[in-house]
Amino acid sequence: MAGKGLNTDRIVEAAAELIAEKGFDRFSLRELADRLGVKTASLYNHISSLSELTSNIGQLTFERMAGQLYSGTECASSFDTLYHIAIGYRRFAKENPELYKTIVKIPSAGDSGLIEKGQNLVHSLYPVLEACGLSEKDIIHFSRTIRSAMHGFVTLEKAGFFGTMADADESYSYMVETLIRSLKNECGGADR
Amino acid sequence: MAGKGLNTDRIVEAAAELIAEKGFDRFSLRELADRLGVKTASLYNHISSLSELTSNIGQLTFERMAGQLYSGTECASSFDTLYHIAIGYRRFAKENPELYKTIVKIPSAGDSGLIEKGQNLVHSLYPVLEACGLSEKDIIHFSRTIRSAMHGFVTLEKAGFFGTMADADESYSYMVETLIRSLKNECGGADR
DNA sequence: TTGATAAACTAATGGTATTAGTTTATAATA
DNA sequence: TATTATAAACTAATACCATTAGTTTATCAA
Repeated sequence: MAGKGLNTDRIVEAAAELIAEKGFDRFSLRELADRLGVKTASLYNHISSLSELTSNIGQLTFERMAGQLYSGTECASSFDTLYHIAIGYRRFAKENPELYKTIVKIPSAGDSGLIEKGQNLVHSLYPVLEACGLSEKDIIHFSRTIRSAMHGFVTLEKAGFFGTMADADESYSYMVETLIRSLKNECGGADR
Repeated sequence: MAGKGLNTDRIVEAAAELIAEKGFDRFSLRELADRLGVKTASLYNHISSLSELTSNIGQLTFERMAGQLYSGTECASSFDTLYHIAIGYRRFAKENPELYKTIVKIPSAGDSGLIEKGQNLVHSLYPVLEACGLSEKDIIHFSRTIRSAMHGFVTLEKAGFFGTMADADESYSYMVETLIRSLKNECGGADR
């Protein structure tokens, strides 16, 4: 019994599927191994630890997210593109709540692979912001701002911190539109 | 050996201390019990589960945070107050990184105690925003916006997602000032 | 002094990730 | 074709973890 076609990629994908189904905190290597028709210890021939596996799933999640965010949909203006991306960000987080958790799993600091994939996601914003005439520094500042806002919003919303006082969709639009408006003011309303 | 003066509050405070020292993910009931001079099982006479304990620590953290954010420091304008609060928010998160994690521990949805304490923290923003002349709905929207931005920023920063391309302090100021500026535009620059 | 109670205890259960050492089947080589 | 090396599976054990059941013990009230 040596060789069932198992490899790291298949493990990562199966783990992502299992997390999506059962929830991030109810995930275990035992159940993953069961699903792959193998004993728990055998996984260690392909992965080095649970935290490394979690990181790989986070990276996969970033890739899928980037794929969804930047697919098709040419927009009339850079601002519309930005709006489109922001809406897509929240949609992905809502559609993949458990997977989303893996991208900010507690000790991601020092996890260069995960961080790089995260950078890739946000780097795609740069051309859009450059087209608005922002300085190099302000591009960084603004992308950190909107990224923080988006991530914070979906996290707090999911955690139940927004009550019923106002519709969350409306709040999200308000937030994104506020940030885009500030951008328009910054570059004097110019586009392209 | 019945009665060492142990109670829920002492347990919660000791646990908060332990988490601050050892880190949220390296926390265990065994070590907590050790520190309290008691066996692990004995803790269950005062708490009902680990997750309930974690929630209590989160609530304590919210209270401490609120205490630091709204202490003294009368500001010249509502906008200055807002700025002051935002700066304090990040300072607290940086000074108490491990405790900060407890306020958004994964399954906080449905944890009414924790959510209420979180509401208390943000409710204190309302008078400030009201003084700016915002509508009832916009007060909710804006407070969700700035809260998302603050929480997202400190989370992503701690996780290492901001590189070295720009100073994080500068980015945070940029973010907060951008939001406050949008508020000024909203209410026509009026204050008080 | 007796009795109730709250808070400690011991001991066990079932779960977790992880490691060491062993077997086995496949793939490459002689 | 026979041999050997290797990768990938296995078994078994370790050291944690939270939690529960049942038991003892000390204090406080009747």
